[in-house]
Amino acid sequence: MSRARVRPTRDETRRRLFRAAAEVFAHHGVGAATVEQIAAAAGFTRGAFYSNFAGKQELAVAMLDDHLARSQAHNRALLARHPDPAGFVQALRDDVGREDDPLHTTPLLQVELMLYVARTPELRPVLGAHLRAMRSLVGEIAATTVRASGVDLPVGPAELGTILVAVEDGLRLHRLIDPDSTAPDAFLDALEALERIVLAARRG
Amino acid sequence: MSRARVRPTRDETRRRLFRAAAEVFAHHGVGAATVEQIAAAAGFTRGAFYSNFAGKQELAVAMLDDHLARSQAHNRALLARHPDPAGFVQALRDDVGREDDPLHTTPLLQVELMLYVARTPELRPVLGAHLRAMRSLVGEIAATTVRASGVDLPVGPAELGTILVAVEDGLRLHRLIDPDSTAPDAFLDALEALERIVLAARRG
DNA sequence: ACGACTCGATACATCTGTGTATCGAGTCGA
DNA sequence: TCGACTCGATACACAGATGTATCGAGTCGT
Repeated sequence: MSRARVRPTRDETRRRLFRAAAEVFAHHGVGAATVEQIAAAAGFTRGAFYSNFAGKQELAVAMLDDHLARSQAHNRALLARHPDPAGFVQALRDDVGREDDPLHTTPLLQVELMLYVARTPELRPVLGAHLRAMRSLVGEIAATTVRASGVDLPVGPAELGTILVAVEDGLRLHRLIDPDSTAPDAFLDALEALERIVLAARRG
Repeated sequence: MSRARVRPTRDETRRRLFRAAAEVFAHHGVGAATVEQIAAAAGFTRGAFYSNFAGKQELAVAMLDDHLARSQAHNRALLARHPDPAGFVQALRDDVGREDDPLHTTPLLQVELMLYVARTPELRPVLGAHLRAMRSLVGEIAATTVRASGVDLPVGPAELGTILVAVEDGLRLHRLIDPDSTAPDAFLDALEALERIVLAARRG
């Protein structure tokens, strides 16, 4: 047997820096975070950092890409396992806080990254495309559910998706400010409330 | 006649620093903004800044307080002028981008400040209280409107307010990322869509 | 108009962060 | 096992920000 590694793999180092950056970004904000803090949190010096990334900005971009890729993969997988909308929503509920993507479990970081993108024009199309895809996905699922329940809704899937994704992100933001009045699954509660409203149209 | 002022009033200086800070915060983020940038943007040196504020943090807090006070006063005034919900919403629509509060016209700054509060625990109660007040106000207005249209809604004013305020802030956030797909008055469009859904229950 | 006070400008000491160049221990292939 | 290469640590030069102490022109009251 060979003796244990002393120096971590390059990938291992990158991953540790990544994870550390997530924490530091969430805690101090992307703008206020320093390379020193990130490297230290990962148990390295700045030397290791600059050996892996060109700078804070590049890392932030890499982090965003990584998050979007994971998020999309996650959604696809979930949708494949639960093609029926009811099961899909239930799966979402089971899923709260269970993901291992650090961005998924750290709403503060998610919003922080959105803000970072907002003030970095060349990054906006990336996240913008993701936003539209989310709206469209959510809108289709919701419209299907509604149709299946025998209601003829006076709004299209696009509008529906826009509203629902806005509720999700809005509540995410509100939870950061006032966790006591905004539960982690507040979005799912809101979904149910909206469902009740829509179903009221059927009973009429 | 006395000759024109050379040195601005203290209040004038404070106000100029305030306005400049709003721009700098919006452009660079609260975390990344520097006292030097703020002072320069206001046409002063750092000396003037430190003569008026203890530091960046204190200014951020003052700005938040100012915004909340203005926002509440604005809402009260609008509500006094338009006690009927329909007129109130119309007034909101006329109002888009017409306010002089820099925070009201700079959504990026609004979100930035929310995030700043989110990571400053001792500030959260302030904004948290404001959030709850908004939910309650909006929820009451909405519930009244709905009731007036003869619909018996299966959700309370509290839930309604939570959802509506979330939609508003969510769309604000989305507009930062993808302005093309999210108009400035997207929230009012969403309101109308939700109104249509609710009214569908009446026709049954 | 003059004296006391105010308040922004200037200068200074200090600290923190950045990016790069270099070094040397760790790792891997032959 | 030995040599070439890799990659994180260290050191350095530099840039920029912070906060304070001091100065002096501007302002106001009498």
